[in-house]
Amino acid sequence: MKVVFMGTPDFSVPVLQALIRKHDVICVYTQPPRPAGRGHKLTPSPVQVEAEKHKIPVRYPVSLKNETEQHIFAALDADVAVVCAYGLILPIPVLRAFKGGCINVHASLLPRWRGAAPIQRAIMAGDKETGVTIMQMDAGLDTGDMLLSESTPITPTTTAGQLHDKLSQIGAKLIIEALDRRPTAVHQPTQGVTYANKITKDECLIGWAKPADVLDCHIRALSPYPKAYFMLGEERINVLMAKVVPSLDKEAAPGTFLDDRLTVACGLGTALQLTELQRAGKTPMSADDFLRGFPIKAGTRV
RNA sequence: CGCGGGGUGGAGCAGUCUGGUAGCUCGUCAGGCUCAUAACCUGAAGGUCGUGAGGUUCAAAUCCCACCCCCGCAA
Repeated sequence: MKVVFMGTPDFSVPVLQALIRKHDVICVYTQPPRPAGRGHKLTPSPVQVEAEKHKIPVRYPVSLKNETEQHIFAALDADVAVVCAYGLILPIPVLRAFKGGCINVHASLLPRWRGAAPIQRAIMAGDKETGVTIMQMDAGLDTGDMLLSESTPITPTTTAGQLHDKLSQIGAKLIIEALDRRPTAVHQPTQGVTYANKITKDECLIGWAKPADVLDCHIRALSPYPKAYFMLGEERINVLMAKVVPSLDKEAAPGTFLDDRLTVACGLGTALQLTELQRAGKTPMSADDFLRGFPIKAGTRV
């Protein structure tokens, strides 16, 4: 099958690889190279790198809203377009350009977590499971009819990074299956719709007044990127993992270290023990290693 | 030229400003002790202080120069 692939970040790469193995990927669309990384070097997207590795033509228009781009797209005359975390709105003419339309790989069990950050939001909300949905795109934001889906559990220790990799693999498997079997599309339920807003910088700062279990989910949802953190004086300390523990002092003000082993008082008399953290400029490390070179004493307030 | 931190025995760090024969908290190995504790006691091994038979100096982990690598912020 002649396929056009549209995707940008790491998440999309396994999907692209699977398509390359099973189908004829004739062109890849991705976001333009952007200044990124230290030194702000112009950096191509992971998808672009992968595509070029396979000598597949790459296009990265800034927008698909103009007719010229739409004509170029339609002229590719593919059977279907597979879209996975592309980062651009697809106008109607693009959605209808090929007879197979545009099929999307989305990292949630729709209609829950439509939008930009489904993986993180699922963990943050304390969901017990999430998954991948393959849908036939329409003009709405992740509102298309569903072709396939597969769920995967979220455990009390699942991080966004782990889930990201897992869902990416599932997505790769499902898209192949969807193209092979062409399952009947069914409408999304009207109940249970939620939106996964982009993660903002502000919400990465740990608000100790929240209950420990909420913060635990918050930390795992932002691990290993963009990282939950708190400030100790001028120093930023990222928290990659923590666990809820019984509080030794239910009256302590949230943000107070209750012992010399990184147990912090949270809201409603709960407490969280930080188990994996990272100082600015340092690599992430276990609580033991962290304390060996950077002890934080009981009574410290953050 | 986006801003910044760092490379010191297996781990995490101090020491660098104010050059002078390497330190801390752990780990490892051997022995001892204990009902027990993130146990404790005694002893031991282990380091070309990122690289350069570079520069300065009587002397460089420490000052100067070049290069390599890692990371935080920001995107």
